[in-house]
Amino acid sequence: MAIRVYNSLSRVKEDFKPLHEGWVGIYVCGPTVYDWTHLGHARTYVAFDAIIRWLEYRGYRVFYVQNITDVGHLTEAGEDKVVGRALRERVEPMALVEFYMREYFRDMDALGVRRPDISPRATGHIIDMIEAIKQLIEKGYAYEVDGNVFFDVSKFTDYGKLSRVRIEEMIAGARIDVHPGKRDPRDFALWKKASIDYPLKWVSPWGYGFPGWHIECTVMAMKYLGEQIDIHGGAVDLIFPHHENEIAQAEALTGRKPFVKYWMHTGLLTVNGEKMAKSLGNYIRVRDILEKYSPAAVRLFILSAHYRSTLDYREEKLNEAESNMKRLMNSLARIEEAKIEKASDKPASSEERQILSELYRLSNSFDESMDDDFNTAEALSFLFEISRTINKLVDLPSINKPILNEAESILKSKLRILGLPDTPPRREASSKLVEALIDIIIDIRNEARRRKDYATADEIRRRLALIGVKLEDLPGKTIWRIEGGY
RNA sequence: GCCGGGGUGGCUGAGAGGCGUAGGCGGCGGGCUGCAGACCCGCAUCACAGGGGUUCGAAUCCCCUCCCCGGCUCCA
Repeated sequence: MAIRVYNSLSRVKEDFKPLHEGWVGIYVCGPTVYDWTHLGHARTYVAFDAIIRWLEYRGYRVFYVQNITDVGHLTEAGEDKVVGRALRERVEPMALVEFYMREYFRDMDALGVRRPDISPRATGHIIDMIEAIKQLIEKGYAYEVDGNVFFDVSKFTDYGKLSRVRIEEMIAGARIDVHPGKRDPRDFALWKKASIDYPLKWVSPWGYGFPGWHIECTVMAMKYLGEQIDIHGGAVDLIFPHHENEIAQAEALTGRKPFVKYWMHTGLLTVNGEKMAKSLGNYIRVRDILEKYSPAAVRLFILSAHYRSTLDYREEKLNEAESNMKRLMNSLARIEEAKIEKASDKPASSEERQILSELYRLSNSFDESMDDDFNTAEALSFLFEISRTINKLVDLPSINKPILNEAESILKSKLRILGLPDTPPRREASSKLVEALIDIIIDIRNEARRRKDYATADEIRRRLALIGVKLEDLPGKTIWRIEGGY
């Protein structure tokens, strides 16, 4: 069955057919590395990570490019974000970039986001950008004014096709930067002039300067993925002007349309219903949230809503995600325990066969949800049902070994696809020695229970819980688990 | 003003004409338990913003109204 993808350009779900059979080129707009990674970034990159994992699961060879913006991204006041921050902190701009870029990767690694195949930096592609700008001037789509180069929006008739911004109405917008040299207020900068003492500048045919923000993505996307690419993604707030301008630049440059076959946009993250904004003081850094919640829970929280809908951050939801994660890990742990204690070579009973076919049905439903525009929220509902069905299976007194293995591989495969841990914490966090020690403690406690010395038994359980070891008394035996740790 | 996205049971959050009254959390009841937890089963006046319409059938399509959020050269 074909994957369906919602295309922001057409505003409908389309059957996914890459430009080249079996190969998918995807470009996602990366962060401007002048500050800490926040939860909004995480939302977008976790979502695309799940999308890419699914495409690969469906047999595509995926080539993933995500840029690192380290120059050219201006604030409303017209200041380069990297340069401005570096000047205030009295550090070399590239040192600032290096620091936040490493922290960005660290945060993404923690969240289980796989690294792109290429993470091109804008500053490493100045030559390519200058070349592109030269060509745009030659083709009549751009013009130079006193060391600045602007894209002439009036020359590109398709302008506005992605954002549906009506070019005539833009003039009414109050926030348009009216650079004195612009022929038209709607034109945007490809190259910005820099003074001789400016810290981040390059030589160009138009003198010292630095590139505009939009041209970097166009140039790097085309350099590594070709003149036409399958998927280009980012959050919805990039649709205008960033992606609109990218289309204008790319299609003006190559004359080939469309530049991007499928535009995919993730919804924004809000905090307690409000937009996350520095001015509101409600920025949530990834590193801060990871001090309170496990990476897997943060990831599960993100995937619990569809990637296109607005995701509202609230403490309760993270707590919920945390307990949901435990629920999934419990199933996994129970399978492992069952493999050791209940696996049987006897032929499967009709009840076991019924459970297995139920698992297959749920597994297919999961896949169908993911095929339908990567609906992780719906897929998760089937994952929880898989978990519950498995719990029923492992409650049986003895279990057919192949069925048990099959159940385990279904659960693990779904977890991996979503980028969630597929190993219960016990294995990771313990050693043979620890396991043996805990077994001794459990034996002593059970001896106390036999004597009906419940005070001692409860005290042992309480103290172990304090160090993260949870005991569970089941009929006939006691098992233990490590809390969290995933 | 223009362009988008929404309003679903106590809370979240899928569903976009019938094909599962999704799922999770919380609550209540039961099972298993010395207790707890985990796990399983069950329950919750008409759940679909309001009003019209189309249809054999509407949360889902159409029209009108109300409300919320976002974009409109800072944003992932």
